[in-house]
Amino acid sequence: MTVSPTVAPVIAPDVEAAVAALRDRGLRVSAARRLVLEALYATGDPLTAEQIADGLAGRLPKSDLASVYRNLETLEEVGLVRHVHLGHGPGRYLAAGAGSREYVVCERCDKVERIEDDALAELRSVVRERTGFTARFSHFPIVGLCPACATAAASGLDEARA
Amino acid sequence: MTVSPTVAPVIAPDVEAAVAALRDRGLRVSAARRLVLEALYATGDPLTAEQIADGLAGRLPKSDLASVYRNLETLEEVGLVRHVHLGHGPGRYLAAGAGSREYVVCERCDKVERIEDDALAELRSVVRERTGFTARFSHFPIVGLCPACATAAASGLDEARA
DNA sequence: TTCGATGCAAATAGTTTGCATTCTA
DNA sequence: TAGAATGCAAACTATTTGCATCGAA
Repeated sequence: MTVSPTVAPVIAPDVEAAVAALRDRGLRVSAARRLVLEALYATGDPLTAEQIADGLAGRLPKSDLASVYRNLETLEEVGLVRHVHLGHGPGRYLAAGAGSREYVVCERCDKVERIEDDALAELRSVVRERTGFTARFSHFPIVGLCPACATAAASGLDEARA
Repeated sequence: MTVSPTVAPVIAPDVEAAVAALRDRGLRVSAARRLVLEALYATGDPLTAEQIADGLAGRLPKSDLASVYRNLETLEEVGLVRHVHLGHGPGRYLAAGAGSREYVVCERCDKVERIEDDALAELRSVVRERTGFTARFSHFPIVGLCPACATAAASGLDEARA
């Protein structure tokens, strides 16, 4: 499977709810596992495994990178976590079930913006009508040019290649 | 830059035209470089660097993987080649300027389908209206469920998790 | 007290880089 | 024949795995 299928998201508003969901499923709640959840719930931004292992630059205790990856995998199987690829580089993880968080990113300036729910709904309906697919937009962002970079590109300020 | 910006595609209908475009820019045409172009023009499907280095499973001479990567980079800078990420795993390269080749992929069965030009145009206009971004859809596919997998998912044949 | 989870180290996949050599223009 | 491109090896980034030990239930 080249794109890991999205599992039904488990709605857990905070770390304690997420922990409860784990116990429900007979999974253990170790310090390392809880730390991954705490990192993810501490910020709205998608985090790399390394940021989590580093304890968010000192805000939380550090943990082992391999364990972080293993925990992210487990949490993703459960539906508490999902990951996105916003570009090249490491994948980024976020708490699932915290509302939609789908992105557009600018390929020139790397600006990342969330797509509003109603815009998403309209895009989904166009994709369904025209391709038959039920689009998720949840693993990869829509890539393009932000308004500023599009303007710059149009006025030829770009491509200043020799 | 997390997503390499798309360079204006150079339209080259065949290997000879591509080779001419290279000479135009003062770039040399070595055997290895020509081989990369031949592999890309030999098929409509996006190829991995490894498939190219392997000579398309024997159809072409083999070449060095590092050189393939270097040539793909050069060709991409020129605008003769671009690459996509259809999921996890290696990037896939294709001749640019051979018409649009943007994809929807099914996250359950990995089916890959091209998006029609008019569907693409409609999606772009929705993205522009709703987000202000000029979407390219050319680096990552739209991920979702194909009709068959969507039906399966809806009838609960999926998620047969214990 | 058991077996799931950890932490370290080593392996793997994909891609990039250094450098002496080769070959195109 | 200059210097761009090659081919091999080594480095690097992101991620996964093996295994002895630890600790949550």
